[in-house]
Amino acid sequence: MTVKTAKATLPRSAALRRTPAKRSGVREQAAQTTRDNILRAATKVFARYGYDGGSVEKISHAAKSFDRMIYYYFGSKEGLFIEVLEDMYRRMNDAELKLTLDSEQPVASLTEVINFVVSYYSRNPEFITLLNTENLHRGKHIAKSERAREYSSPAIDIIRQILESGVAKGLFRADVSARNVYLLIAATGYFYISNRHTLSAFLGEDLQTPEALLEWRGFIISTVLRTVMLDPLMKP
Amino acid sequence: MTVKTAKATLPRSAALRRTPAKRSGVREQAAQTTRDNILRAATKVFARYGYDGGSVEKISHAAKSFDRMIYYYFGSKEGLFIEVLEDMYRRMNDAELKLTLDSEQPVASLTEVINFVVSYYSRNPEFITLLNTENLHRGKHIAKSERAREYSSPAIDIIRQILESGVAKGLFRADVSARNVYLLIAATGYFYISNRHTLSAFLGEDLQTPEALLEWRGFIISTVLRTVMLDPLMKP
Amino acid sequence: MTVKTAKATLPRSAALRRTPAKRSGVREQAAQTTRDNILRAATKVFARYGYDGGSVEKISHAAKSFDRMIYYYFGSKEGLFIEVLEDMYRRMNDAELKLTLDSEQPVASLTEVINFVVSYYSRNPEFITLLNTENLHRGKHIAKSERAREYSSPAIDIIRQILESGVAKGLFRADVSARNVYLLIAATGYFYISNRHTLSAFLGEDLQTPEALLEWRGFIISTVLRTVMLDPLMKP
Amino acid sequence: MTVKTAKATLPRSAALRRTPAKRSGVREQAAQTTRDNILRAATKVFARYGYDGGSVEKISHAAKSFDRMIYYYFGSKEGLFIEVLEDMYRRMNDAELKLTLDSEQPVASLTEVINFVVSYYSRNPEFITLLNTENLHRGKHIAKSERAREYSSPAIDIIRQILESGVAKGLFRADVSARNVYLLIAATGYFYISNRHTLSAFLGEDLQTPEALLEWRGFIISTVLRTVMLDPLMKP
DNA sequence: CATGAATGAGCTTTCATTCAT
DNA sequence: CATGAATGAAAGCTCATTCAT
Repeated sequence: MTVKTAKATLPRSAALRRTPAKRSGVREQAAQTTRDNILRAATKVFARYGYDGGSVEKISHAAKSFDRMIYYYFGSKEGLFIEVLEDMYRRMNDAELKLTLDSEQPVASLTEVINFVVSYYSRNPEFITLLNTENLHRGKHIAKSERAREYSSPAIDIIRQILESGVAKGLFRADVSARNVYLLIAATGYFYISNRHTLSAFLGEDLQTPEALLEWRGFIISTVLRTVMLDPLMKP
Repeated sequence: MTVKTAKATLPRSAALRRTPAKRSGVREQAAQTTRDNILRAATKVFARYGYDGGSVEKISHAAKSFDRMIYYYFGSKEGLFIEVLEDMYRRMNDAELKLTLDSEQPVASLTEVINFVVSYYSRNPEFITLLNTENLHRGKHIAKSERAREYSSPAIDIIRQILESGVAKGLFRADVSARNVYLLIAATGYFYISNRHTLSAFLGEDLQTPEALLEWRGFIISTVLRTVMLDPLMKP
Repeated sequence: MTVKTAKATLPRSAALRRTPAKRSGVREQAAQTTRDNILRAATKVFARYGYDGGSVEKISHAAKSFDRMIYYYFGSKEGLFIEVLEDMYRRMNDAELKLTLDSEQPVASLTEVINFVVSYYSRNPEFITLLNTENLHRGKHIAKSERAREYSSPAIDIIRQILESGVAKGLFRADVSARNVYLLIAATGYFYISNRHTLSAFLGEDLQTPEALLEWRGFIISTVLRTVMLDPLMKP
Repeated sequence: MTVKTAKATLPRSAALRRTPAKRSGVREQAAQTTRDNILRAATKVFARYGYDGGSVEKISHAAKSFDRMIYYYFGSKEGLFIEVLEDMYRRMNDAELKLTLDSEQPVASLTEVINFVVSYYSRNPEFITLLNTENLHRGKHIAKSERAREYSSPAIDIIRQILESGVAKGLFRADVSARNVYLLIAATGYFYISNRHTLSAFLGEDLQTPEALLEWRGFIISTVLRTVMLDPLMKP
């Protein structure tokens, strides 16, 4: 890996090309398509092979483009990876924003949030492998992204509102923080998908069947509710 | 990634050299030391840089040995990685076996198991990055290990005994599986360490301080107990 | 030998780059020159050192280029060797096609064919060492070439026509196959050049002097004519 | 290849170990066996992969011995190859010496010599690939062998006697040299086996079937007899 | 007499990147 | 705007050989 040299050249060229302001003409459209193709391909390749394993050639090939185009649009491999991460966070953000919950029904809302998280993880496993890859690199790439800071996941806020509503209704206990509930949901959903390969070998069962997933989701729901509710017996 | 060049079966020399029967003489001792140094260095390097990022040269340098010796003792980079995984599982296994629990006190025992898991993860973060790396590769390396199958973690059995004892004493509910409790503990402990870098950026707080870790461990304990106990109010 | 690491199918880039359609601009011309230089250098190096002894570095150095360019244009060492073989066959083919024979004079024509073959072998000894190298590898490389199948040497057809003409004129016997005459000529011409080093040591004489070559060529001619003619006394 | 360094060390150690004078005890017997195993394995490996492709490790593995033993007994890879060549020549020599011919029947004797040569080549194809390998190296190894000079193939002498007998009997012409007849027989027999892989692809037929071999042998016999006999019609 | 351990140069190949239109 | 050509460093791995008992 030659990340060190990439660092030196990244600011200049990457800054020049990143996110072209407007795209109207035919050529601009084609260029946008090339860029998008590369970004999509890079997401898949990095998610599948990691940062080091995801070679520029693999990506340009998957995008049916050329190595050179990656440097043209993203400045460097690292610049491309950063945009992949940004894009990944943005998509998660957007999906969370689409959640419409009834604040009058905190239990149902919380269940829905869990369903959403588990379903999002299992449907977007590349979200998980990309995050693992970035954690392997100790978050050094995302630290370079200015845009990433803008995406403050609405999830915790959503959970906070649900919890407050539940407390107000005398359903939830008041001493449980939204942050911990969020981490509990994320951890249980994430771990199950993230470690499915080693766990499958370890437990001797396939964790990816729809039944297994449903069973696990049910367990998460009951765990979260028992953690949060004053009298868990009231609900399930 | 260079996984494609790795051989499916270990070469002759590696097969000959793995776990030599006797080590008595001075030179044999020195050879064992060389082998051990490589294995230890490889564990660190793979945990830090992943499989692809963990180059043979980085490892041999860290082991104060030579590239060539890696092939002499382990046959290939992949062969070395497999032994690193085996060793990692073995150490976790050994640590679990050292747990001595009082079956008369299921709540205390369960708490102790949680303490052990959280503490093991936070003290051995390379365990987590190695597992993540192997999951990125879809478990293909560990699948090639015959030895890995021998290590059936005692953790689930331990938890099963605790749960049975708790049920017998009228403390725990009977409809919670040891497998799910194990996964709950593992997930919450693992996720917190595994994703500490992206989470820290995301939550805007340092998750690695002793206080933060203690707080999270307490939350796990209360969550697990609420999930498992018939009347959680009895305990805390 | 590193044949095992060579890929069965040529990589993408090589397939894309082989025999580019048009070469008009200045840079395209230069690129073609680079490609040609590598091919020519590879022919020499492989002919001199064999497949295993002919290292990529030797070739790129002789071509005044870089190792990397061999992979850029030919995909692999094996891909390059295959093209060397193809090129070698093509050149032999072209040379044979330039032979213009008088079908009214079968004896003279046959003599001319022998002269051509012996002269071609002695002037292109790399043809022989390349073929020996490929036979050492049991023809595995040429078997991968699609183009090689297109070159069906005109030599046997030429000899067949000469034989038929000779038979029609009552000069040649009818029970001698063109294939055997071809093999006889090829064998005697080839062996003399191919084994010149060990034969020289063995026979204690230099086989490469013009006189020795001429003497051997005369012997081949008389042998072939005696094999083919009804009454060999008529000719010499 | 590091032949240059081998050269420097070869004389000393090789001279010390080569052909131990007498072997009587049990240990000496075992040592002799190890030596023979290596020599036999080396013959196969060099014949199959050539000099460069025939690695020391391949040989020691095939001999079920260790790399080190090759240096112990033969000094270097080159020293081993030289002994392989010497052994190969010696075996050919011995086989030729076993030929018992009736000098009263020159035609039958010549036919028998041809049968012997063709049969020897087809039964010992490693003789051919080793010779090709040595010719690729321009005879440089055999030139270093003192012993090789002792083996002056009896074949030419045998043929000379047959020719003289045939001339004396008024069967053979007097202007054909034994050397040329020898080369004619060797060339036709050798080429057919040596180039069988490329020829098979080229001619589109399998040259190794017993029928094809017999047919070719018959053609060689008729060609040689027509070359040698005053009136070839008398015999076949 | 025999051999496991060690060595460094060299192998083929892939890497991320820049050049030059 | 787009891209084929070029580049050198570094990757994983194998080589023949020597060391040290």
